[in-house]
Amino acid sequence: MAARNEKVAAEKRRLILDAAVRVFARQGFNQCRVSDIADEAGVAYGLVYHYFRSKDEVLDTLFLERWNVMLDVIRDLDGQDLVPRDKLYAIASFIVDSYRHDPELMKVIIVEVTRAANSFGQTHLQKITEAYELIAGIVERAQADGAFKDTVTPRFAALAFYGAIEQVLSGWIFETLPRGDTEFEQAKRLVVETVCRGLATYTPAP
Amino acid sequence: MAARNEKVAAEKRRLILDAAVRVFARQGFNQCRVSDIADEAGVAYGLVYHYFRSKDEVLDTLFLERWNVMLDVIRDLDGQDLVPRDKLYAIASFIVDSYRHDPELMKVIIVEVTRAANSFGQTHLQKITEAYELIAGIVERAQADGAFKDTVTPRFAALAFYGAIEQVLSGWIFETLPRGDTEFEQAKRLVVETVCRGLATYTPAP
Amino acid sequence: MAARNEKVAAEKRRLILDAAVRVFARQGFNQCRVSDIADEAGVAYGLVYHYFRSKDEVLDTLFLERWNVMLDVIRDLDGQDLVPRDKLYAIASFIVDSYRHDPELMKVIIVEVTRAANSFGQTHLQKITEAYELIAGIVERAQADGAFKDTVTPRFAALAFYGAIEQVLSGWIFETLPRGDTEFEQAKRLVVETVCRGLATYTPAP
Amino acid sequence: MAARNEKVAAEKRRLILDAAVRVFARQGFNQCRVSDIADEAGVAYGLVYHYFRSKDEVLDTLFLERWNVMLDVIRDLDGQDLVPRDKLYAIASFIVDSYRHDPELMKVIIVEVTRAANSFGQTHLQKITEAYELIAGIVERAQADGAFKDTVTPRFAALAFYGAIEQVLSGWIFETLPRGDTEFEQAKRLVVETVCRGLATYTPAP
DNA sequence: CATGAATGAGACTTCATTCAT
DNA sequence: TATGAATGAAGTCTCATTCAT
Repeated sequence: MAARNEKVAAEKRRLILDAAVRVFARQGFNQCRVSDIADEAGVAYGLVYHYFRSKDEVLDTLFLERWNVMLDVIRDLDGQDLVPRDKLYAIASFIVDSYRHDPELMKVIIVEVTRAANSFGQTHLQKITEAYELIAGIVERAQADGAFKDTVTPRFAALAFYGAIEQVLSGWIFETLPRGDTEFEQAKRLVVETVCRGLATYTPAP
Repeated sequence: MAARNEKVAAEKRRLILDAAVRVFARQGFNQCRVSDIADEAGVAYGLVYHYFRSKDEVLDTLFLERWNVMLDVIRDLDGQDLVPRDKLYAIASFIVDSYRHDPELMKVIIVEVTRAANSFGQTHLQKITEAYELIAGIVERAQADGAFKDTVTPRFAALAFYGAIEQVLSGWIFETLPRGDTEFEQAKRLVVETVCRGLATYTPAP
Repeated sequence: MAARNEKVAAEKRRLILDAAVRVFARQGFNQCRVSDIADEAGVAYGLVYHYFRSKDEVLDTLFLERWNVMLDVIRDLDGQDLVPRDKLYAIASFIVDSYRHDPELMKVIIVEVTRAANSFGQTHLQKITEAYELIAGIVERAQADGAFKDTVTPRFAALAFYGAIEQVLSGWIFETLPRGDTEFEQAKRLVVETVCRGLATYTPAP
Repeated sequence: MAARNEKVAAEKRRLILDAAVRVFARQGFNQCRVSDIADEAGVAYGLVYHYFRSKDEVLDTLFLERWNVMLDVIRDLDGQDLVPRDKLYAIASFIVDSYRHDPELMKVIIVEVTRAANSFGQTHLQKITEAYELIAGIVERAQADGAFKDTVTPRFAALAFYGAIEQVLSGWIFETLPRGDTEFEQAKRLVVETVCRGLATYTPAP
């Protein structure tokens, strides 16, 4: 009985979170009212506040749920026996596939948290930075192995890599870039190609 | 007399714009009130509405003023007789120097417009895209010349290049990255190095 | 079995009432939520509504339980063969000892009911007035006996007497007056001394 | 012009304060909405917030305006060459006349602040205590002069005196006591009579 | 008896914008 | 041009109460 209730409760909570994703993606976090979330979820206004302390906490929860999965994936990859290039490819794959699988959720995370560094992002700056650091770690070890040049600092390389992916996702999100399975696969390859081999056919050392 | 008055008026307008930069940078666009701008400028509340139709128009103006200068610079560069790599370097230089010269203004433009794609950025999506297209044009012609490989689409290359720069600026803005003249110069070189030559010492063609 | 259950039920009810005293005393009636009472009592949210029709009824019950005891005590005293001064002393004693014995309950009754004449007090105005009238009756008969002067109307004398006690209790409650066994005994004497003999060494008849 | 505007502004502020007195007196502070005040004053909702930071600040202002006048009056009286009894009479007069002159304002101050010790009163406890202390000072000096007995502590005497007056005013406010010019004058005399000469015809020293 | 999820009206406060002077 | 008082719509959050289990 209690177990049953807990399950039902968990389902309502999930119902609200899923509704929030749709509403945030459609209207934007600041442009939507809490009642929009409740309406979308088909529950009463106050129930949102039964499960979450505030509107912010709803977005918080969505972000952390997903971001932590990504951090775990990166940490896991890092431990595997792969060449650095493949590690970066796997990270790019995970992010692109996340978008393919749930574009609305990724839109919310990128637009409302990751890129909204002014307001909400500040709260999660540390969490976001953690991702950069994990990527920088991969680069650093690749440099130690001699697989990567040491002309670029690891931290900086991580920024460039993540920045490129985020920009591509932004392109899809704001529909300034064509979307589709072909494009998704191409993007994974190209971002790694660009960062690992560069655009130039030949460039003298600076 | 009329001319003199016009000049005074123009100065008041500028006073308000400059104050807005400081206030937006400090508090964020959504977190500040119109009265904060007026207070910072030392003018009356309503005067902001004498020179601007709305709070949005103030940010609008700040963004367009600067962004158009950048577009002009890129267009101008594109016409010059430089190798592609130097064109990219010049663009990176312009953006980094813009930040060095007026970090508050660049913070506002990046945080509140360029990255705030959810709300304000939408308005200027076309203007922002224009920059990508100019950069893509440079890449495209470099590929035609044989200076750049054609494994990466121009549009995509532009996103990666601009994404890397924006991410670095974000690092400075949110103070997750050290700032200073050395870092500024290093950043210019490294972003171009990364995008043109890649990180890998050697990578087989995919 | 039924009796046993009734007893258990009665105990739960008492549990809730006692918890309510602590919560009301700590947070104030309006500042606390029904769930705070339930939490303090260690029972489920809805159980409060099983025993009481509303949050108001909880306070209602606490007030009436205690106030009726006081009215009975006064009525009882009035029938005894005591000089008026000793009757007043006994009333003052009862009230002060009530506070000594259960300061939280008295705090709630005075702060949230007796003095909260704006909202809750209105409900019990008649009950509160009843106390004044009983005291006024004592004074009236004392005047008929010649023990008290008839320069002050009985009703008025009752207000002054009760007002003085309430003010002293307020002093203890809000900690603007030192508390302790000595002070409690002193207060009983002084309030009667003041009201019966006055402060002045000598005052001409007005 | 500026002076004119300031005057107009001050008048609107006063308009809101006066409306607030009527609304608070009629509905009670907690039971009225800010819009009720605005409606009563015939101004827009937001104007209340133009002149006051919050609903609380409106009540705050009303209380302090009046209470400070009273404190000044008491301080002033204290410096005059009057017998203690006349000083107490003057204080009682001032309070009773305040009620006669503006019963709604006094109702608000007593019901919502002075007696609402639970919530709002706490804020002004110090201010309220100041009044007790001034009265206690009068008693103390009267005892030093030999005009008052020293069987009752000054602080306690002040509480009894003020408590008696407050209780009488409460009686008028809640209409459990008849009101009228005769009653007002009588009250002034009787409260002083009670406190200075006592109710008893003869009482042995305790 | 007991539970606590679900409901939804209500209130404060904010602030962009307008407008009379 | 300049001022800042005035407007009022909008949105978050609270919490007493109900109800299904």
